[in-house]
Amino acid sequence: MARHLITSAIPYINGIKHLGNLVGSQLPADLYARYLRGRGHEVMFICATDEHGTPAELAAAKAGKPVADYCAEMHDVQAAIAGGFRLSFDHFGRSSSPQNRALTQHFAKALADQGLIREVTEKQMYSVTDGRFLPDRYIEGTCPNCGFESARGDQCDNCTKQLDPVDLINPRSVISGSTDLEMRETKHLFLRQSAMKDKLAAWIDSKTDWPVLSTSIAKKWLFDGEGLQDRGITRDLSWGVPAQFDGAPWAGMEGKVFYVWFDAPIEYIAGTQEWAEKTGGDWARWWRLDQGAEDVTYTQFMGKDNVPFHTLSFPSTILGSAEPWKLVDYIKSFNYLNYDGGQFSTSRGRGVFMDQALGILPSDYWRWWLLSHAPESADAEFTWENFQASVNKDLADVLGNLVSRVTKFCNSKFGTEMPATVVLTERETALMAQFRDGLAAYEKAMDEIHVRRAAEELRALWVLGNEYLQAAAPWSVVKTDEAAARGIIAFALNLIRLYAVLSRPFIPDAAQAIMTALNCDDWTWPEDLDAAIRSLPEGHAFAVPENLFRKITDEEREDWAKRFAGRRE
RNA sequence: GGCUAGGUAGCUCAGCAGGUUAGAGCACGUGACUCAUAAUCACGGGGUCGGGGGUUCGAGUCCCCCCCUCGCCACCA
Repeated sequence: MARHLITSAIPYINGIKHLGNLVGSQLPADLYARYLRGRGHEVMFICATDEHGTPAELAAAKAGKPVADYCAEMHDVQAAIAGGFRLSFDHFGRSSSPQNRALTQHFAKALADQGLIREVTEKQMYSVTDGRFLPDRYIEGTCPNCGFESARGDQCDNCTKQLDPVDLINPRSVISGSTDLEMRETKHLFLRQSAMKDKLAAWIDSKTDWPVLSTSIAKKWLFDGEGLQDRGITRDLSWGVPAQFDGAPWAGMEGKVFYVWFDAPIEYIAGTQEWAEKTGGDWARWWRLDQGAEDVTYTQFMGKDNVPFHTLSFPSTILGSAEPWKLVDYIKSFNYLNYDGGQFSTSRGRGVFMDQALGILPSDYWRWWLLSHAPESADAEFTWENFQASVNKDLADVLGNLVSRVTKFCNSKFGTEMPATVVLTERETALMAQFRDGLAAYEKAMDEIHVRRAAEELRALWVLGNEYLQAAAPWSVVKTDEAAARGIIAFALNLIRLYAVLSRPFIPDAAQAIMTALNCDDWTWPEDLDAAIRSLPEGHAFAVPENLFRKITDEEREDWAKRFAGRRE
């Protein structure tokens, strides 16, 4: 039994995330956590909401609520939806927690002690009307290059030219529309990532088994142009972790907070502390190499937009602190999921959002499609046709129908109890050999976190059940040799129990439904397949379950395609 | 513009230390079966592996050029 620490990139607080966000981190992280638990490992799975920053303040203002209240509410909303998708976090924390405040300030102090913090005075656009400094992309104006009137301060969406806010003609605040803007000087703290460059490069180079997506992005940031740049870790905002050091003021940093990218990943640790406080558990044995974490394997999941922070910035924080913190062992990153020929768009309400998804179909349907199409090697695309085909074929026809035909056949011929003791004849022995190979392939894919391949291998195991039943043909055998037919069904019922155990990481509710119907609660992973296939003894009572999955009709598909094409309701 | 990743059957994707007739699922066709959610199982048709050049006994797989998509480019997170 090994110990696995798993974290999912923490979703931002301002609103409900879409399916692309879900499949990019939380869902595959959950798959892996469930799999490792299933195999008997000790798992700590942490996620949280990322609550600081300008967008949170603006969203709260728009909602007419104090930002702390807004975040608390949205956290509960996101937690409820995560529960709806059966995301099995050990703790779903908040980056605004007292634990994270203390720990973020602690890291800042540790980094300062190591000489890795420097002050930088920079100029930034200030909106007098809004009373706040504006990030570049919160400034709009006419593009000096192409004349596009809604060019953003960092880049023109029309001609894609990179801009500086001062280049814009007639600049205005995106927030208020105000043109009362001026350049002001402001002092910020920078993390000297550049000083960590060689150490980070050597570390990344040692990670030869990481997805290319993880390493290529990291290397680009490390070596592109002048190489890894120092990065500001403070902002002129009121909502955030005060830019102090272990609670002591830092001269000149009054009224400033740490920048979200700095405090958000620290929440992985602080979230574990929150968990410890809640449960009385020991967080340090997961995170402190001097307090029991040396045998922990730490895996992070994230979308590609988060890779630089997790491969460079957060490791700079960890390594730079010179304290014995656990560093990540494996970074699993994902590309984007597109929606029907374009992008998912939060602002335009394009695509399916997590709450809407649960409103039209149970979580297993989404989990299965998203995981079996996870954007691992390239961007993937969600289409309703594809979704309908996968759900109907894989879930309803292959797995659901298998469970249905076996339990119903047994009920009609032998009643609702196990009709025999499992005996392996030639046919079953051959099937078991195939199953063993398939199971090994499934486990290998899961161990390597090859999500799509794992789904493929799992499905192949389901198909074996249909192949077996079709060849054994108990509906024919029963007419001449009832004992043999009973044996076939007993074997098939036990096979179905195995499917529940093996499928649980992907489709936990359906797995539970199978187990409930089989009147069984033995989720032991089939390390010993010969014993596992005999788990349900002769005479064991079971129930015929409702159909596990229903099919998606063409009418529904068309209706949904129309409904989610634009404008979120 | 620079950089990343990709462009393989109608669709979604595997394959890539270069090596027998390029694979899977879906869709399509034929057959089998009739226990089951008009489900299942078997067999089959279908690809000049984006284009062009090169290296090699041999290239989807390596090199060069071009075309096309997606994304990133550090003050969004």
